[in-house]
Amino acid sequence: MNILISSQNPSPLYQQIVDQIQRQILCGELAPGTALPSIRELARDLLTSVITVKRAYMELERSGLIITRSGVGSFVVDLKDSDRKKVLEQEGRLVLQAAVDKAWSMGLSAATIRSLVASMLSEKELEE
Amino acid sequence: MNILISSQNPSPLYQQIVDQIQRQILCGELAPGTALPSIRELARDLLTSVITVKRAYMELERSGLIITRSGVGSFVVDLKDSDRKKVLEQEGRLVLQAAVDKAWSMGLSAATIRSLVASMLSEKELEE
Amino acid sequence: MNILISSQNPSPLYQQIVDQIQRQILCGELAPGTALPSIRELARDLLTSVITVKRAYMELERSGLIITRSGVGSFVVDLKDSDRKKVLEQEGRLVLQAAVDKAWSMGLSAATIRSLVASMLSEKELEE
Amino acid sequence: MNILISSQNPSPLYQQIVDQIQRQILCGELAPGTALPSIRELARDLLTSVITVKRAYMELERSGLIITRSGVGSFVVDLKDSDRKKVLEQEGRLVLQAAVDKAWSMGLSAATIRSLVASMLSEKELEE
DNA sequence: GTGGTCTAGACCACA
DNA sequence: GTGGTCTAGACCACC
Repeated sequence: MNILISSQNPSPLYQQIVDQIQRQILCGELAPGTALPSIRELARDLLTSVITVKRAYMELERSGLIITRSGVGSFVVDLKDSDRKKVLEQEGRLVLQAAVDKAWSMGLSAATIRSLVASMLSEKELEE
Repeated sequence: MNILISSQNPSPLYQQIVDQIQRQILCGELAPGTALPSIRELARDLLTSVITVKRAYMELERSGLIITRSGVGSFVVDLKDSDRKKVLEQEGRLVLQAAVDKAWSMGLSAATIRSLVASMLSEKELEE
Repeated sequence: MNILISSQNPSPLYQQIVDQIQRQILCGELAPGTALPSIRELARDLLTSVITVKRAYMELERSGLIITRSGVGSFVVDLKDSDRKKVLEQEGRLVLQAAVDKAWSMGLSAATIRSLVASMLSEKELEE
Repeated sequence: MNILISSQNPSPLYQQIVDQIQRQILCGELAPGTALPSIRELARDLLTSVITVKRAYMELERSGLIITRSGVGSFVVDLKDSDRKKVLEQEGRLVLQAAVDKAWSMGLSAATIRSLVASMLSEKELEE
């Protein structure tokens, strides 16, 4: 599990865990059926409490990405590729919509927003 | 002061006030030198507490958009148009960068992000 | 708040709280807009921990029956009567379906099930 | 032994085994005196652990449906037909009573419960 | 005052 | 070993 959390990060620890596991599932890095580490194990690795990890797993289960079986462990759910792509796009849309709404309400023009985003994306592509 | 706040909105009340006053200053709706309503007056109008408005004004002062003279009141600072535009773009950049970073880290491609943003902007332009 | 919990009851404490508040909302005993007691207050009343009550409120929020505003409190959501009735029937259906399925799979005939349920209901109606 | 267990099923594995064997005994599918498969054999068939099956047999013995003779095996006890029917109805009553109690406490009317159960039973009878 | 998050322990049921 | 629940504290942001 390549997961990094930091209490410096403004978002709660459990949310950081959720975000990273969700990304790995939606990207296919975590294949369907894969067993996640037990909550105790992950808590130890991340130097955090069992409850924090449990809460993260609860959120992932609620959003239907993993399934937890009492006394057995947690497993990545079997999602169709098309579903994975749909969820991914939906999540991305939420994130971007909030930002575009805010920028727009601040009075930035569509052209400005477009060009700002374009330049950010060029940088991302160069980094790769 | 055309300000609307709602406790339904996930962002804190004081932040909603900050955002709206900042927008009005950066857009030029609030001209340099304009006196803002007193803390008590605005609190009454918004049906909120004095503390909440005070905190909003403090934030605006900290970011250099208003200046408060004790016993006199708060006033919009004198910004050059070029500065106003710069601040505006800087604020917008922050908002958008965070969202693009997040969408990118979730694994969305640059093309997908570009097209999602483009479609959101088209909607905005149609609404107008 | 007329709520009673007991650690004797096999279902978890937080679930008992959820069940009782849900019932009161769906029956209309708790009118839309009503403020629920704060988590600390209810925890004190029920001689349980803050976290247990919080978890109950979280579940109620997730199922859309209450809304929680940080620093303010939790409130009963405004549901149309028709919606209330629908949710109530849906919840009831779930409970009953599970039992009927089980009784049926045990080999009880439809007639037996019907008569058992009928006699239970007669008793309930007499009690009233 | 026609037994199917699944860790997807919310009820514990041992309970699923108990339920199915009990049903077969009470329906007469498993005649009095019949030898049950050995714990090890059944565990192998069900791809589960010996402990799980052992616990299931213990429960069945506790409720008086089977008898285990060390070193020999487990056998279906000799129940009169009238007793079988009584036990069956008693078990069914327990299951149904719990559900009716819950539905009633949620505020469903007797009429609603009656009609919900009736419609479920009609469906069951059609399926046959 | 409110809720949101987190910790470091504990006990239980299940496999 | 696993997860599920619970406790009794703590700190923080917000109102």
